[in-house]
Amino acid sequence: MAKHAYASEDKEARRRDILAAAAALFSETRELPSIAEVAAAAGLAKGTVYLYFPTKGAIFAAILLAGWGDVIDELEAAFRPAGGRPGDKVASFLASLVGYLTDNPMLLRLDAIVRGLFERDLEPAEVAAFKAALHGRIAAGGAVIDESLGLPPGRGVKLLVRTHALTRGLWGYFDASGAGAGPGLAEFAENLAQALAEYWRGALAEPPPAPFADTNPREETR
Amino acid sequence: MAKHAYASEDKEARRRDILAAAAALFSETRELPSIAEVAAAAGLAKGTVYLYFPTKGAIFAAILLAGWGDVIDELEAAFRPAGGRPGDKVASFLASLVGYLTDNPMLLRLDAIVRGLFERDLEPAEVAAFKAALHGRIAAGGAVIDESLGLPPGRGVKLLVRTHALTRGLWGYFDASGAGAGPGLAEFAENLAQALAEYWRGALAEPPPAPFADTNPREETR
Amino acid sequence: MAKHAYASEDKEARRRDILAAAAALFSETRELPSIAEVAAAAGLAKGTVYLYFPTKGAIFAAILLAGWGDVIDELEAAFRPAGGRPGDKVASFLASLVGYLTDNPMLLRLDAIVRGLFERDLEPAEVAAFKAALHGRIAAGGAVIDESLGLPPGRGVKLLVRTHALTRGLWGYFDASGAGAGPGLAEFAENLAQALAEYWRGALAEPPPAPFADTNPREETR
Amino acid sequence: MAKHAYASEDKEARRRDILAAAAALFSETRELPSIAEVAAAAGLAKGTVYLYFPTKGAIFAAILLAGWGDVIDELEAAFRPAGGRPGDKVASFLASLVGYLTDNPMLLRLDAIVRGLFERDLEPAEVAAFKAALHGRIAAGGAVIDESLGLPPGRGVKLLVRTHALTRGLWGYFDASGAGAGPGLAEFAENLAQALAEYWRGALAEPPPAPFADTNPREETR
DNA sequence: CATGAATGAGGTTTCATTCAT
DNA sequence: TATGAATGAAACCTCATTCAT
Repeated sequence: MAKHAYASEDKEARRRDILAAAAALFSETRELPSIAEVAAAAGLAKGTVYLYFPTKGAIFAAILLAGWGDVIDELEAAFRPAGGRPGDKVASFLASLVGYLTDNPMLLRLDAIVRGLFERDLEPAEVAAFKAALHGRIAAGGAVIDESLGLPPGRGVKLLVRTHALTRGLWGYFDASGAGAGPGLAEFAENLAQALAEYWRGALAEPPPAPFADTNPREETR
Repeated sequence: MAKHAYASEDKEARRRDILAAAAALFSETRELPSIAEVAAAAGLAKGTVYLYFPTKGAIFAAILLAGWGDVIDELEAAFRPAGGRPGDKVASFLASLVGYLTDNPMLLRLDAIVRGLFERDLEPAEVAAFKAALHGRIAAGGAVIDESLGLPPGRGVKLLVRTHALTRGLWGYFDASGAGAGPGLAEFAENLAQALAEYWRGALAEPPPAPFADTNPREETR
Repeated sequence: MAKHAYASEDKEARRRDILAAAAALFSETRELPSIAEVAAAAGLAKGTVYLYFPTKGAIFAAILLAGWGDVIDELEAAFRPAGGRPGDKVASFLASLVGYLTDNPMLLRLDAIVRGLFERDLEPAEVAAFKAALHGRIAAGGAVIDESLGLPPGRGVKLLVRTHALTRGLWGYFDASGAGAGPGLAEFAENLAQALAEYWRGALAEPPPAPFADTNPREETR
Repeated sequence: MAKHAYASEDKEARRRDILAAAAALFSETRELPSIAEVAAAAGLAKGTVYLYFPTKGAIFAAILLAGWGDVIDELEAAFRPAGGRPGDKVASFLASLVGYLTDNPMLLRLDAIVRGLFERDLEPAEVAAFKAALHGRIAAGGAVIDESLGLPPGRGVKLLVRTHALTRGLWGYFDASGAGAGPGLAEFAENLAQALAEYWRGALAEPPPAPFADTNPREETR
């Protein structure tokens, strides 16, 4: 029997153990492990896992949230420093995003799989909770961008949401589903870098575009 | 027992019956129907369905492919006409894309669910086949864009792939999972319109961006 | 793979196989077998069992129904013959009831367990269906009694229901839960015989009793 | 942390708290509460409950015993008064029994559920202990009847056991499982009153019946 | 005595797919 | 070709009970 975790710091540690075990198993097998496997890897009984997470989905949603949270931490590191040209900040952020995903390709695969879980098995409330938590984290990152680039409040969130969406959407084309870092991954990284650069260039261009109109202003000024 | 379909045109018709039944069931319930339900709705026995499709995933992949194919048909209609300013063509395409998805919100939900299937249950070969077919269709659309906008060959595909990715990725934020056209759908449409306009503006801006560098040239020219 | 049962008589036979396997396992172990065990004993796969019964409870409800049905068959045999004194018919029925239960003690144990299932796990609809079926069978037996003894219609059902209730209720005191036929069983049989004789004597005595009044008319006439 | 109960009167009080909490929860939900729920309702921790009861079944067995004990108290009140005609005493007892059960329908439902527990999960020893305790209480009631009605010693117990059995057995037909006092309850009460009157009339009729013989002596004297 | 964290057995049902007819 | 009976894997979560603190 594992030691009882009475202190709340112990409990927090045990929670992290479970998440770490689950994430490690997923990285190895590229499949969602069963709860029994997670428990065994964490040195706990199955039931114990359920003391810390209400549901299997909650475990992997937490891992996902942490992963995207790390990305946003990097973003804040890129945007926070005072001074520096906006373009450099953006470029630095995008580079670190692409780098992070290249280093942690499991994040995107996990994202795709967990979204599948959401559609099939999970309670809408749980899905909504996940989306709210993720959105909250993204909103915080967006505020940093607003401040760093002098954008109107709320603009940064949209940029981030769309960056995230483009990233996740593009993954669907390149998920090699095979080895950790095949040619698919490099191709994905290159395409993502280009796509994000294109998106941010357009999003930061003046004037803020009216939908569908004036898509290519240079053409028109001629 | 249903009539035997000997002639290959009959077989094709029966194939379409199955797809129609499956799509109708999905539209009604917003969930993947079981094969038994599809068969019943098509007036066939379960085993018969497997004479026409190797796998459940294949059925819905085919539906998905058809859906995205329709989108690309619209795209070609927007870009094919000679003359017209590029900006107008793009705006027209984007407007028709958003309109189509607003009218057919099941397409995006089905996309999300089928992707989930792909990750969990399907043979990699089947997934690859789907991706290849989809990519082929997208490539054809990309060629039309290349020609219409005078872009270098291969540029249009990338634009389309990224448009598609952004669209699918953004859906994850707004899937209201509720009624056919709640506020979630309108919000999604508005955001998608903005995001796509931003992307295309950036993508068509000169010069073709080197990744991460020079993201906002106007800032720098000051 | 077991032979396919296409003809409806084959299907009926297979249904009986499953019931027989389940009943045999229960008799051996005195516990409800799992569906997996039933399937194995019947030479079928687990899923096949679910083609014939919607639910585990339905299997054992069917066995129970058959068991009580046999009891009622005996009842009808006792009451049906024309002629004979009413008292003899009743005595013959009660003797055959007690004899049957002594020979098939599993019926009462199964009854108790299945009732437990009903309270805990089963859908109310399923419980109601069982009760309706059982009551229907009892009603048929009651009609035979009405005719045989010249009772007003509906009287026989009540007698049977109360006989059944007394039987089942008494079992709770003597269920030795041990070997097939310990002293508990003999004691139960003796008590049941007495109790039923008392009940039927009272029930058939004139006049039909008003509740609570006149419980012992002989005392009062003194 | 709840106050420590050192004195044995405190312990007795705590025991009662637990029983009261469990009974209240059962009355509310009509389902056996979990131990966690009982503990919470009693203001205790889960483990503490196990200091007072060895097993979940023991808690509800105690509640059941108390319930039937109340019934027997009423019985004694009905039979104890000297004088009065036997028939009146019996009628009064039966009326108070039916009244009590109508007022406390949870007792019979709990009985059915706990019996289910007994069959499935509980140690035979625990079941035997419950049965012994219940029988002891019934035996005491039986002695009162013997004395009151001038019956041979041991006759009263049998009457009570069979009364109890008939009551519990009949419940199985009418448990509406629905609201506290639907039509099912009234129907049950009426049937029970009739059935018990019939039984007691037969049981008190002279001569003490030989099993199966002579069930309806009046017929025969003709 | 009190706590509450840890344990781990336990079994149903679904349904995509196969294959005998 | 069409049928539909047969297959069997797959994994969740609850909760009574124990035991370390």
